[in-house]
Amino acid sequence: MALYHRESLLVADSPLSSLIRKLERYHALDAAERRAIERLPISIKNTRRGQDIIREGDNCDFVCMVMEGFAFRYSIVESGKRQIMAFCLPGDIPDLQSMALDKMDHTLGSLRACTIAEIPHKAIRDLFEEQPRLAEVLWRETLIDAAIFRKWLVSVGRRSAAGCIAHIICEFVTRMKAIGRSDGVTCEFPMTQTDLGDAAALSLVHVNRSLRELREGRLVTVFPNRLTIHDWEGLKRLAEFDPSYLQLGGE
Amino acid sequence: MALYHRESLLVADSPLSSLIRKLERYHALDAAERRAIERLPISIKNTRRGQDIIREGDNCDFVCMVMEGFAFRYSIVESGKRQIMAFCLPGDIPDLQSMALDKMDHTLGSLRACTIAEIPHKAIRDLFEEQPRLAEVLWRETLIDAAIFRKWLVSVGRRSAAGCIAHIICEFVTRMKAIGRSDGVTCEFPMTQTDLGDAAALSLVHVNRSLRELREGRLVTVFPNRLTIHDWEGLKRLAEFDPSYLQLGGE
DNA sequence: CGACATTTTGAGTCAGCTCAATCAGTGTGG
DNA sequence: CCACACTGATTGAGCTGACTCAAAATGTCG
Repeated sequence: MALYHRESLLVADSPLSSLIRKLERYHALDAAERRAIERLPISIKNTRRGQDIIREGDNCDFVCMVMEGFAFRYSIVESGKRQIMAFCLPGDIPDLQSMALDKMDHTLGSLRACTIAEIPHKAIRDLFEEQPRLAEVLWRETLIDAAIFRKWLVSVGRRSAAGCIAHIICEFVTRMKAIGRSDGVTCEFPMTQTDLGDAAALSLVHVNRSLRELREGRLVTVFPNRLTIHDWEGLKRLAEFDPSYLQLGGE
Repeated sequence: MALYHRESLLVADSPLSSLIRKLERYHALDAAERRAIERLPISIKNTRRGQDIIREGDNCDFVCMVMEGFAFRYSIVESGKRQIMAFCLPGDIPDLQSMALDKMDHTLGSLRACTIAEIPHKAIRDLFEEQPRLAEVLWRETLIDAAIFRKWLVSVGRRSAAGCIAHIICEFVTRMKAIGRSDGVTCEFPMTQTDLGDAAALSLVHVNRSLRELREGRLVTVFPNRLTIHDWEGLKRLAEFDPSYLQLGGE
């Protein structure tokens, strides 16, 4: 701890700092709003890779925020095949919808060991009453999630295997950059090829071949656990990636 | 008009009646809430089949409600292939997200001739301020939309051609029943086989063969413009359809 | 009735699948 | 420090569900 620069310490101090940073990307929070978030009662839970955080059919009275690590949304169909619908990064609240909907229609799993903050629905409801502006900002995040689902649907349905994988990679790097975990060229990559296949609705073998294609085309290299982009424009072109749906501003 | 029963007339009187009926499914509206909706300033627009209502990239200052007819969300990728992401039924507001997001990430088209009510963003914002409960109910609809996108992603990615088409049919009939336009056995079916293919990410030829399979299996018959279910349980089983994500209650 | 949209069927092709091995990296107990 | 177990990546080979091309049949509407 003592090794850290003072500014990092300030940020790291609050368990919900990644949430605050994320919300501030859209709208600077005032002191009262920030304090209201910091005062949220949370209970911290750690999960291991592969462990489910919330299951399809569950009906919780709290929401989960990913503090550290990576989670993902998925369903398994009767044939045993798994479809991954989204990756969740630090600062994300993947089940905010549970505030309004009956029960989970999909499962939330851990892609890597995660630190999860559980926040009671009631506390969120009180927060929204006290700071209506925060309700707006948080609901907006669920709309961005929906836009991401739509883009995935287009990718899975209508793009080539390599194009679909490229789109997933483009989106991931862009989101990682937005939370300060990538310089846009290289970043941590928490998914195995099996995970990537279940996200792109492809078999493991075909993912492997498509990744080789991307590597040999000098577009991107996916080492286990790390990803390096050689040709961002080429990758974007192949993926037909337009980041505006992520609502990150700029670009 | 004179042919209609008085009750139908009452319902048909307000242009936003299909919206009111939809919202009441979840939460009975009081007189003030209903009046606030009825007072919304709207401008009515008619579209023909195939005509776009809002285009990808557009940035409007109003939202569209489908009063009559059927709309659909879609994108076209560079190869020329089209992916349909959702069908919109009377009472739906498919672009409510435009209140919070920058620009459309997909296009809204007319599946059949539509009557669209355009409602200014400002009027909706005022409505939300005056009747915060309505904001909650409307935002909830966007969460249901997101659940629908997730189910489609699973279908397109991981189900067989027949299973995916069956899921689309199950969902459509269930939603039609909820707005009083199906008895659960038969209903109007506004999509061509080409449309169905672009929704399920299948070719026209393969859709045709899969529909024959469904017909020969005595599950469902899709006439042009009309659909008849022979074996609801069998169809549900093939589609692995569980309607709870539509949040219609009951069942 | 003619023009056009939609459905149906046949036939050959291919992107992506499954099965089956092999190889590499990592962690663990002795 | 090494043998073993395990997870994940890579490659080969043959298969198949879904595709494309092509044409005919049917339905719809001015």
